[in-house]
Amino acid sequence: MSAFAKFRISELVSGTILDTQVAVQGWVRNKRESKNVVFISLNDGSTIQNLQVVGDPVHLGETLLRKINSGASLTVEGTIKASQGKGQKVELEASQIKVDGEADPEKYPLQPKKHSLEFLREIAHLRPRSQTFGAVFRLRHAMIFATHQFFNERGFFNIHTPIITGSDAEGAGEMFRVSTLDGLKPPLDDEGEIDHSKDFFGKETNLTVSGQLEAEAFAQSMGLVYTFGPTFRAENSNTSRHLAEFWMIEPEMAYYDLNDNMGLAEDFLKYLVDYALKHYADDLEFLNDRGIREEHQKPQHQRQELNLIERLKLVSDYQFERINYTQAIDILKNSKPNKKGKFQFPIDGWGIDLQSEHERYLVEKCFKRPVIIYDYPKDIKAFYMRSNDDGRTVAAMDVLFPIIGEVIGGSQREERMGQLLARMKEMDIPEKDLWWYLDLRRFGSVPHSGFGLGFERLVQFVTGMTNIRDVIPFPRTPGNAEF
RNA sequence: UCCUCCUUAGCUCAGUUGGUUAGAGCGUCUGACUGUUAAUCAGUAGAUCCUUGGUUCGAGUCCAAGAGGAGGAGCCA
Repeated sequence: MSAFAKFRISELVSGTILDTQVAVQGWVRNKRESKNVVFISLNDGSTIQNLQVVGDPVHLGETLLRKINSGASLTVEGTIKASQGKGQKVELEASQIKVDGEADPEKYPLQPKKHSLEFLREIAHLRPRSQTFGAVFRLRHAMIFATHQFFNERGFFNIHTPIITGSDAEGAGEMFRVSTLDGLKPPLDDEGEIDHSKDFFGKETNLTVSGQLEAEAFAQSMGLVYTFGPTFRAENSNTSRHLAEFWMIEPEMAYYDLNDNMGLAEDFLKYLVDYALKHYADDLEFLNDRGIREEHQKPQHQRQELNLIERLKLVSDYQFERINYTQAIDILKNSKPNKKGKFQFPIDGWGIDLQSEHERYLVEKCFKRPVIIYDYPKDIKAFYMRSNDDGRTVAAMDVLFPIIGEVIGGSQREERMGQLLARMKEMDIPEKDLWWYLDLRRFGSVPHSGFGLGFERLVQFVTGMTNIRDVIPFPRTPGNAEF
């Protein structure tokens, strides 16, 4: 079976290769059989498109045909020809088919019909064989690749920050403890507390909730750096936007102020969306149609105004609206829903944190494009954000997208030792754990900025998937670590 | 963690006021037919009605607790 050159289906469907003998390997999506001819839809994951394999039932034989069921894996040899039927440019006229792995049709759970996303989530090991998840995970790859390409083009260096961390001062939520101590009989100290000095690292350790602080060390040596790694939050969050294990991209830039930071965030997001539109048009088209069909199931008032591709073009074609927190509060205070009491959390004054409903109003109703809000009240933001001269705000910024809300959160970092120490004291952050972080202000401190992008939320936006569990291969959520 | 809703065949769902033998479409299987496109036509098989307990002469249906799932909120990315 190795006489012919192997091709992936993505190389064949365009129709540039014709009347050539090839070998193709993949999984059967569907088989349509009759007395004189058999059609097999074959997919190898390289593209959303299936290759139509055409066979002569007499030549192939009944024993072989019985084994060619949905889900079976095949090696097919034959000749690529212009298709006689409609719906595809080329088809593979099979001279020989080998069944590499059978799939019992009584038991194989994927059928050539629409399945619910909830059902597919229960068979996460098989769902990438479906059209929707094939498209989602090709686009996920595209966003990973485009991220590295974007930063590389701009002279950034990728830094692997630690996954096991000894500092719990990041203040970004509950952490997962990492320990090799005996869970039933841990060594105790004189006070009867767990003696962490006996643990593997000689201290209490956790899975990282952010690589930012470590990335800052590299920004203040290599200038422009970014991390792209797993992140863990032990929050009991049960929503379509949260995972216990997710991936985060965190660029950190020396000599960038908040404006430079916002500019980079906008350029980055536009680059990613453009990359998807340019290189993954057929997957996006499929997901776009899928989204339109889903929308039709909903009552009129719940439907999206724009379809997926229109939403992507909104990001790529328009400048993001930039307003500061104070302006945002003014707009919200005077907005129709606020005056009519439609907000669940009415806006009555300066200083409160914006709720999901407020962010969505600004993005989807007021400006109808991505919005960056900056200069937030210091009391609702982290200790490391740079204090503004007004004494009440910090140089923070959030990028808000339609539907998914906050996709990026960032800030200019506090580079002045005095101000940083004062903020840490105000917020009860212990200095001793962050001695090295303070050293960065002690020795050659420079103004710098950075942001964090929740990768799965970006993939949600680009694919139009409404549940974050459907854009990561094997989701980890409270009570669920199957696979 | 809070609020609301859901759980019936492999999948998607219907099931009246509590009443005899729980239905459909798709899929599977069998057969027919056809260069088919989630093929078409005919037929077959397929059910722990989420679990436990309760009310009742009688529970898929009513009540309670639990499990799982979805949507929204909070936390956040």
